[in-house]
Amino acid sequence: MKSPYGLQIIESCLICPMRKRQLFCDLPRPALERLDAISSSATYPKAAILFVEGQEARGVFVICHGRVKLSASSADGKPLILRIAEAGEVVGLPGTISGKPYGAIAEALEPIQANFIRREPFLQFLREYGEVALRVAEILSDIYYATYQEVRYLGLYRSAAEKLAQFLLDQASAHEKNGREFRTTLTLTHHEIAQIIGTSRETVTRLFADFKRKHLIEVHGSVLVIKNKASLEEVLET
Amino acid sequence: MKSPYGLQIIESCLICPMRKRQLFCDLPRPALERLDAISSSATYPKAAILFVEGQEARGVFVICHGRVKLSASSADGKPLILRIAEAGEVVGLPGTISGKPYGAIAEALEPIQANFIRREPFLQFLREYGEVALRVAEILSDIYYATYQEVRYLGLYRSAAEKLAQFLLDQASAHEKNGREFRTTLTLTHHEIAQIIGTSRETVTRLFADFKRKHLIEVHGSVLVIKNKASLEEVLET
DNA sequence: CCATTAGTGTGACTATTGTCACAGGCAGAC
DNA sequence: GTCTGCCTGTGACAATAGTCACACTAATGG
Repeated sequence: MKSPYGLQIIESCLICPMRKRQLFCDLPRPALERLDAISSSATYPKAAILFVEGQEARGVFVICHGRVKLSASSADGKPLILRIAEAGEVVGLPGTISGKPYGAIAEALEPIQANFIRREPFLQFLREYGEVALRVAEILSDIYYATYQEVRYLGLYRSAAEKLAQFLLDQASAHEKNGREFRTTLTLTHHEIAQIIGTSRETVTRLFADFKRKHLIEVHGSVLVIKNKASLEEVLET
Repeated sequence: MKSPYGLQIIESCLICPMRKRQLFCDLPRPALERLDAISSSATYPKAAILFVEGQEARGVFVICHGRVKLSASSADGKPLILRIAEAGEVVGLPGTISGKPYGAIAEALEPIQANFIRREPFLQFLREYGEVALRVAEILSDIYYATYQEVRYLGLYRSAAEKLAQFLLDQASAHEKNGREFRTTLTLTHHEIAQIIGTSRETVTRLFADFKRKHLIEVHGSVLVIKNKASLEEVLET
């Protein structure tokens, strides 16, 4: 099979290598087969739009490869990034469950493969497999917590410095390895970070320079190293 | 039975007058009986704390009477109101489903009656009644949308005027009667509104005065009348 | 019925940060 | 190679709105 956009194609959920790691894939065999039957896999190029804000919810996308940016736009067109969904995560779920329009724009950050499941068969599937409905509730909780985290960035921290410090600590703890030196790969641009924490690109750039100057962090290419976690946490208390 | 805090007590979900209107109460008979068996009703005085941020999720509260304020606090103690849950709504659900600690503080805005359901029996109940799990997923979607709305207030609107205008329009459309003149009862103080839209109490007061001066709104006691919806919407575009 | 508290109204000052403007670096396209 | 576009870095300036301070009014409670 040809492989567009250089992706490794996953033929079926039944043989998906992520089955154990994530979400829907970790289901009993009959449910998995049924899910496979109502899913349709597709690949999308970078910057492809899966759906837009206000559009009627047609169904959910389960991401197999790549990352998807979920954002909302203000009247003047300035976008705000709600969350970045990674492989294994689900997008469009709240809209599909509730029947309300999608709340955000979903855009592929890189070439992606995703399974699309139309709303009606999906809801029917959930009615038949009650344990999967509970799994869906868990996923919705996770999405809620991610959005709640976004509220914290936007509302709870007084200064832009606090927001960025918290963001960097969150990134590091999400990918935490050992307890000593925190490091993570940061694939987001200053502009994107600004859109997540709700500030301007220039402010992020300035704060990065500031944090480096104070030896709180180091950046080597796309690798972020938190040199002084304690001091970075102190920024939150001022 | 004595009725503390002047509340009308609802003895059982089976005879709850809100059954048809809301949520869990609208369930088939066997499920409802089972739910009733694992629920324990209680009343709380004004300002009672149902749970706090970071506390292990013990279970969910279904509000029968009164309103509950869900808020998060910053390091310096400034609270941010996430949502106001009304009678028929559920609080503590995301934490209970996911097993993560509660994300917010839940405080009674007035004397309330609520049913508490412990986590383990609740999850067991959901496993047995798959259709209720789907209902829970819908409720989680609603909670998600409410939180998403909060993100919009905090992140998408540039000026405090835009935030307040959007807030007032949301309030009015939530309680919309006819299409002509929009009015709603606003039981929140300027301080609380400020904590919802992420600004200061003084700014809210000033903006209210400003909107009144421009004849966009009128306030008679706790009744808010939107005189000029179009102009209020224009505020959003500037 | 008075006292105490919560809520509202308003002025003055300040500062954080958004905006604009521009420059240099780096990567991919051709 | 060099061109073009995206990302980062930095200065200058303005302004929105936060903070503090205080006055006034409406409730609530003994």
